[in-house]
Amino acid sequence: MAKNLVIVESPAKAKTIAGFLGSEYRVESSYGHVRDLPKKDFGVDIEHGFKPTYEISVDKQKIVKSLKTAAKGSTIWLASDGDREGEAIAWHVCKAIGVTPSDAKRIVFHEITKPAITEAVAKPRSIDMKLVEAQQARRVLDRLVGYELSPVLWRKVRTGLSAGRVQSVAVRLIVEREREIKAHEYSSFFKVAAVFSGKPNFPAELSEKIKSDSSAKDWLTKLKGARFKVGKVEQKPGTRSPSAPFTTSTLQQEAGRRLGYSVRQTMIVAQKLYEGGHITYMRTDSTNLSPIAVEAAKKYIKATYGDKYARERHYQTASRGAQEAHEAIRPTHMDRLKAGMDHGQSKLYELIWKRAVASQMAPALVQKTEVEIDISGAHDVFVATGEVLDFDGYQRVWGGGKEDRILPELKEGQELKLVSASALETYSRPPARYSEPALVRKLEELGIGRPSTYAPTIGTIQDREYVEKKDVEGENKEIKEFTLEKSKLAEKTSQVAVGSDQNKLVPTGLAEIVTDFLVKYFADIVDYDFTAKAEDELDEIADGKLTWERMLDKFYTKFHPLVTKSASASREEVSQAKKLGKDPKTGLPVIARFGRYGPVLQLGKAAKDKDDRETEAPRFAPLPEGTTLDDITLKDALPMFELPRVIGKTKDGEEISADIGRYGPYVKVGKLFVSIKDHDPFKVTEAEAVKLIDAKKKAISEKVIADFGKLQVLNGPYGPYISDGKRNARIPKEKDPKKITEAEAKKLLDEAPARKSRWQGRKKTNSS
DNA sequence: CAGTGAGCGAGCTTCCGCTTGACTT
Repeated sequence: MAKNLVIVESPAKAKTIAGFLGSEYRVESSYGHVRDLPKKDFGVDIEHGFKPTYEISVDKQKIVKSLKTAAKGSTIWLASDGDREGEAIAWHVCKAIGVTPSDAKRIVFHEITKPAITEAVAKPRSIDMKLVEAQQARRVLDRLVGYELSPVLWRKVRTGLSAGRVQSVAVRLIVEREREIKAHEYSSFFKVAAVFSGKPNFPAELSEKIKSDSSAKDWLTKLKGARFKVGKVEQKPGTRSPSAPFTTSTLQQEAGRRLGYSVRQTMIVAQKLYEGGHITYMRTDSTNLSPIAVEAAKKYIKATYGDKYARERHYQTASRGAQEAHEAIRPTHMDRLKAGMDHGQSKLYELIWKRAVASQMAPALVQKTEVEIDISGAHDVFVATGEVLDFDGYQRVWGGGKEDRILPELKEGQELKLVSASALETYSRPPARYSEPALVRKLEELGIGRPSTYAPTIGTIQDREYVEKKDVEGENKEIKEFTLEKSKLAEKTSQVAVGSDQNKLVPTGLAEIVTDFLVKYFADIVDYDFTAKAEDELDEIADGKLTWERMLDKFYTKFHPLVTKSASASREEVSQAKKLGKDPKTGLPVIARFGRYGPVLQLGKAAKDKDDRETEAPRFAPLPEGTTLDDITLKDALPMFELPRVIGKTKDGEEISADIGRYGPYVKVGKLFVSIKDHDPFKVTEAEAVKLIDAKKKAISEKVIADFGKLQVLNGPYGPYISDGKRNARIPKEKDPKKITEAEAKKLLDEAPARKSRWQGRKKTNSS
């Protein structure tokens, strides 16, 4: 048995380190946190100094057991990350495996190299309990917020909902952005552009934007007779510098933009590259590169592109609350241009490699030329710009250098000839909807959430149905374009969609209601600065200037009364019930509100309590197609309560009724439902219904092609198939479904591909 | 994708941060 046990957080790291330390050292991984507050109980004793109860997480029982065995008779070295969570992991590991924390040696290394590790091992310290306490304060705070707020939502809005310090702010950002977009008033202006003759011909734009179509037209008329002369010519050099190497957030942004990856996809692919030993750790907020990496980059750049392309750079980490436990994301070997097992991995690796190498390269040098062109009889000028790349620098690797825009030689006072001109109507743009990476970027900017939680948070707010990732159709607008060519003025109108969007995060009605409720009753919690302020206090705890009990007490004495107060909010208020008017038949009020299952119409009031026998139970109905809670009127709503509607009887005297269900309109006889997609449930006649019902009955009778007891050959909406009740299998085209034997059917079912597991699919449960 | 049509009860749900699991011979 080895005399020393080194415990790190990740198994990939363990493997590497084991190679650097001798046989005296055994290196194992804790796989992150091993203990946590219980999932089911509150786990915090508020009465007694917020004392937390910890238990070994279910998925870590085995790991803890094996660490315990390995620890026997060994010196324990705790080598978790050098941040708040890492310190807490070290402490929790001790507690979990029965080692007195003060007996263990705590080490931290900032890069995984032999010298760095040897140095760390030579200078161990003990666990920093102040830092551990700061982590516990963070953990308890999140539990208090999450487990007191969520149940309020279960009672007021919908069962199973959730709220928390991070997710509720993420949802709020999206809700508020959508409202800004809705409030945006489109205005249009005209961009006037011209092409002048020269070698080569070149474009220029009018310095002023034109507001109305009549003045746009006037302008072109004026240009028709005008003379043009070169005015001020300005030339100045410019530089462009590379960006810092990737952090989790910037990698997600760039992979989203360039490769179209979702945040989750990016992380899965990066994890594989990390496990393969191709890149450094992918969950980081640091832009720092180790001296070894900087050196390797320099060597590679000089050898490949020449000395003048190399430029050593050190980047400051910009994000608030960064903990800098790791390096930036970079290739483990700076001179390895390609890595990865498949196309997806190769593309992401290439991106990481380029960004890291480019970050150590010289800036690109450009020459910018700006030329003003005077118009006779006008105040405004045309402006032509040219740009020539003198030295590509980092763009040699990273790319991104636009093509040169070359202007002909132009001298002040020189006369110019107009080739053509145009005035194109353009609409002002509303604020941009968040894409997944853009939301991550915003959260990071606000210091909310950590690199390891960005992807899961985005998943959670979608799972809870607060947010949908989707395409949004824009508004159709008419645009005018005037052109002047060969002295002929022409006018054209066309349609364009403005404000359309693809793959963006859009809030649901549920998100709006929950956000409005939280903002009204828990303004401080969903405040964009809440986390930043909490972080300041956590730092004070780590510095020994504040105790964690005191911090939590201060927070809770303010927070808990808000929870109590929110109980008085009525469901109707929270669900933003809208009174539409009174039903003329019954005199009962008709309201539209957000119900447990989405938007709903309600006729009559809910009983005050369970024993209230005076009040008749209210009736519910869905909103008619095409209406929303915002625009529904009493007139639209009333017919919905006419359903279900009795429309007649079958030959056997059974009643036929029509209604609208989850999947559209249907007619019903006894227990048989028949979809009536093309008919209006308010108008469908008895004769039409009977016809549809007979057709459905016939289809059902023809459904079973062959019956082998357990196995059946059935006729489905997508053609014949085999089913055993659980699994289904399609039948090959060349086979006659009527002639299939039981053995053949069984074989086909066994060979049927397993249900397609969708790569992007998330589990509805919170297991990931 | 294999075909659906709730709303009661009881008992359940939930947070944020670390990390990667996997049934056997």
